[in-house]
Amino acid sequence: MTKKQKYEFIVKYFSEKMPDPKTELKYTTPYELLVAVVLSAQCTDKRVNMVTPNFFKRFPTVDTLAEGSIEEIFDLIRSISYPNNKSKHLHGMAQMLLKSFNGEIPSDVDELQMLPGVGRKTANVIASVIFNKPAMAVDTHVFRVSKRLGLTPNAKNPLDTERELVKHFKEEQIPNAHHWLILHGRYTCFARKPNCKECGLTPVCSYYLDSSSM
DNA sequence: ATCCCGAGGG
DNA sequence: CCCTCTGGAT
Repeated sequence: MTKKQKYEFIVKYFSEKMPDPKTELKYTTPYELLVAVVLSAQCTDKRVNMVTPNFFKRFPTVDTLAEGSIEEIFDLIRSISYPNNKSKHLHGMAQMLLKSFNGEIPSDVDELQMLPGVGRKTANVIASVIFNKPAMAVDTHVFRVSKRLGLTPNAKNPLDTERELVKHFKEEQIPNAHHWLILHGRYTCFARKPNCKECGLTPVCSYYLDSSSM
């Protein structure tokens, strides 16, 4: 089985199982998604979705957030990971959006990464989900699942993974592929104990094939 | 004890 | 490259 055949098998499988995969973060505007993704670092989407309704009621726009204090932001997100860092990041992010980007969310990955709290992964999510760009966001799930399947056998870090995946998936497949790999990691290919019994990808999965042959 | 849609700083 | 931030679920 060549690498190309492996990618084709996997695309076919996911296309049928998840024809229209989407993020599980709740949002209604680009601003809301940006906030939600920043909050999602090392935190489950479910927990983020527990705090964002109140957060967006209090801070519905970039302008309102920019006027809020770090302390008030902290109080609204205190139940998720790293509230100290994230409240400072969100506050600084709103300031920079007003000052340097006219209050609009930029579509360029490099510009997005200039924002406090926005790294490569978050920037790629916004570029892909909001602006439909072929940006491959690599989080913990994408990194792990890609490696196990054998899509990125030599990747040593998320950036390696991103480059390899972008090279092999067709451009129009990338936004879906991002969500496919995340959702597969979240509901089947668990970090601790992957549920290979319920997985239809075992015929092409390096992790499964290696572990079952011993 | 380990993991969750990471980012920033040294 | 490494470390720190640091809450809640399993």
